[in-house]
Amino acid sequence: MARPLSFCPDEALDRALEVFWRNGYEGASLSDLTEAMGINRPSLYATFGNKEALFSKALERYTNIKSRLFDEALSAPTPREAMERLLMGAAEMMTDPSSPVGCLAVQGALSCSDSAEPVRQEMIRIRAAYETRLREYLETAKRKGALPADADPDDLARFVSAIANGMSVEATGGATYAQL
Amino acid sequence: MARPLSFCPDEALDRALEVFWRNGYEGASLSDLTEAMGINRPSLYATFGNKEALFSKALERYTNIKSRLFDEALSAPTPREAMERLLMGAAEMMTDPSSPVGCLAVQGALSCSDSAEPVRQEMIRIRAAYETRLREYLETAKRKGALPADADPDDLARFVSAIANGMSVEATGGATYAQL
DNA sequence: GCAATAACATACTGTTCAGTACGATATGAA
DNA sequence: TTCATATCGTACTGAACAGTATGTTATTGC
Repeated sequence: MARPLSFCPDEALDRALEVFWRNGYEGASLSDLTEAMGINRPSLYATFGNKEALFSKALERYTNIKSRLFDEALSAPTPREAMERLLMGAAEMMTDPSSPVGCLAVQGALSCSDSAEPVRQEMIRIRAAYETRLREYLETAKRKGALPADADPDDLARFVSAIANGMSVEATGGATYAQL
Repeated sequence: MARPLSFCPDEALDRALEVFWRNGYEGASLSDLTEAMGINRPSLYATFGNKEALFSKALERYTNIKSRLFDEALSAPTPREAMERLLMGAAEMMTDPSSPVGCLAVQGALSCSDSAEPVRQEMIRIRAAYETRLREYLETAKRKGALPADADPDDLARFVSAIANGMSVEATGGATYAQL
């Protein structure tokens, strides 16, 4: 064999995630990324491909964490409690001092130059997936009778989703956990 | 006298506003701007200063429009109706096909590179100003007895504000007026 | 028509961007 | 110890960025 990697790819990915989270996809330059990751450009390209691939991998890591939040929240006894847990958990996550404020799925690339359009579309897809998961949960709850007959799971999911996204925007303005 | 301006500054500013609205501050390049405005760089610099000053002027134009929405909504007979009008008006504005989706105060610079930090702070300030206006309206309403005694104007303002901001994020995902 | 003046277009500045070529360096196997 | 191999650091590439110097063109007053 030959010279081994002088850094831990997963750890470096976490650092990259943090930079993308704070500055967004376009706002994070390769210099910012390599500095935070503690590696240099050729290492980054050899290990992760390119900037967009690095973002994808960081995003995947992020969504895995978020999925656990969903699992926990949606296991609550009632839909009411599930939504409360979800929003409380989101508030906690968004104001956690050990990570950037807000939600990567919102901060990543809400608006951007034309060249970053694929990334923006990916973020839209991610947000839609969360909303779908929420809707499916509420549809199941309705079938089980845990939700009033006149409740619209589609509208409810969009409402909760909008609140969560709004919280992300509020968080960038310095809102605290209690305020959220 | 001498050669007159070959373009209408206000009209050019509207075009610039549209580009900033759609692509954000950093996502809008000078080439994008001058092309949309129908003028060239020296004219832009002579008339508006620089990119940041142009953005400020466009933002001012935008907030003037939005202020009218507030005036209309907050003149409703009850706080309940005022909030409804405000959110409905926002939904209409955000999905208006004649302008970019969402809200400039959210899309402009939610996350960005360090060099655009002043612009990001300005957006935070704008959003906070709207929230303050909402809070003051609700405080007055509470004093007049139009709101329950246990209602917290501060929390309510933040809640409505978060919903509006969340709607802006949803709008970028292609949500329709009815859905919002 | 002529001169003065101000907006016009072209083409440039230095800087930063994402991405890469290439030689130096460190490791494991023989 | 030496060779093969893969990572590392430096320094580069062309393109795009915001901003500007400079000369040309159009308009007004005389």
